[in-house]
Amino acid sequence: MVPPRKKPVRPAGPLSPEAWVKAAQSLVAREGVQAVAVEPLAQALGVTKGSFYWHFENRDALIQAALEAWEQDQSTDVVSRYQGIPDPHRRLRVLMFAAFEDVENGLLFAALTASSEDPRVSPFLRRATERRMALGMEAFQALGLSEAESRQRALLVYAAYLGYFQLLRVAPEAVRAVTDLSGYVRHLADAVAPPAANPDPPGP
Amino acid sequence: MVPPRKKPVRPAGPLSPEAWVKAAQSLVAREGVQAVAVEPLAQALGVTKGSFYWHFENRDALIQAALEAWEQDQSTDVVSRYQGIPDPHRRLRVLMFAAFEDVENGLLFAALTASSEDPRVSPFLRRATERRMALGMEAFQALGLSEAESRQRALLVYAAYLGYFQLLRVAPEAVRAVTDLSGYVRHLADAVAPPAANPDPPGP
DNA sequence: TGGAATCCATACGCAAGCGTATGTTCATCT
DNA sequence: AGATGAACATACGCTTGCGTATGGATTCCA
Repeated sequence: MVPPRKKPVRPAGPLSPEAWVKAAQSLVAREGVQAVAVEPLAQALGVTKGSFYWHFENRDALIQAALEAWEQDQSTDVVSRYQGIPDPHRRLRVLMFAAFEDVENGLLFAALTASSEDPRVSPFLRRATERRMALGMEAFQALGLSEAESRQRALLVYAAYLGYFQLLRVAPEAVRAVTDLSGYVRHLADAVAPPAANPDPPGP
Repeated sequence: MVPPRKKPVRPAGPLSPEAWVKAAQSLVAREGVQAVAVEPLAQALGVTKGSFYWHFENRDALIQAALEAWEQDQSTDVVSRYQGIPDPHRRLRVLMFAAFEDVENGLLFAALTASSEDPRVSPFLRRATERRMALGMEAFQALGLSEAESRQRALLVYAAYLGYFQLLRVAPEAVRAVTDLSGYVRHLADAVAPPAANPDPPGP
């Protein structure tokens, strides 16, 4: 009748540093960096602190490793995967839809933003933001827009992106109440990238 | 040669509960709820814990009081201040501009969103979100849009709002690089509330 | 078979923070 | 002056989490 713990048993064999990193990432995504505590983590993995301090220097090293692992994954994320599309108009739309459809990564970003006060995450967040904004700007400039206008629209798109997943975190039902989610993105795309010589503006 | 503390002296007279609440709010806005610690707060106010536990039941009571004080202030914020404007089109724009110009409140909301995991703040955040989304929906429906479309556009506007201030927190320089901020809002407004019988669509 | 290294458990000291208990100061009221 | 209560200070016990030190088990390997 003891309250069943989460995972007091670990499958088999010794623990790799990657296991700690993954567990830490999951914790950051759900409760923020300050929730990454060594002892609870160890218990969740079915070991004790002794194991942790064998693999890592200290708590900071684990957090740092988790963030760096993320930044590596970011290099292969949606943003950099669709740079090759020649038509700038289509590239922009594909990029936006892909970004909004990658819910996991989006929620993860929203979670990181929530821990933005932490001096460990802020540089990572700043770099990622800069990279994404720059890519957005390029896409708009490829459409023939000026630098100032491109920056303005990139900001709009990225804010809508961040805010969307932020809302998905704090009030999921408000987001799910919107039945046509792809319509949401399409509307945004139409707004920032004028359908140009498109003969059918979205009529009622 | 002692390291000069922040505010080891307090002006005069006994301390009111409101002073504690205000200090707590400021802390939440800057570092999140988990940063609201009794003893450091007491030291910042130039007193000790003894004073705190005289005015409050416990730490939770302080946090609760701070959040409730906020919810009261919210009743008189931008959102509810412009409900009276008759023309729905103009009301929507005034609402949006006012919301984006109220930087303090916006940043505060972004800060609260960062602490959204905390079971104490989430209900407040949820209520505020619901209220604002509902008001946005009404504004769009007053324009003649369907419920579904109104909900979709309200989500877009609110996401852009939240994301904007979220970005202002984590990467202020990326936002300030956008010179024409009112143009940013205008663009968003034009996108969601079609200039209708407006003879001049924003041409280059 | 006997090190040596790897991986982990146990036990300790330490600091921060919560909450409680009890003293202390000061103004006020009578 | 004495009593009373408000607003604090001080001191304590308790928990959580960090980091260290050291011991035990297992595996590898010569």
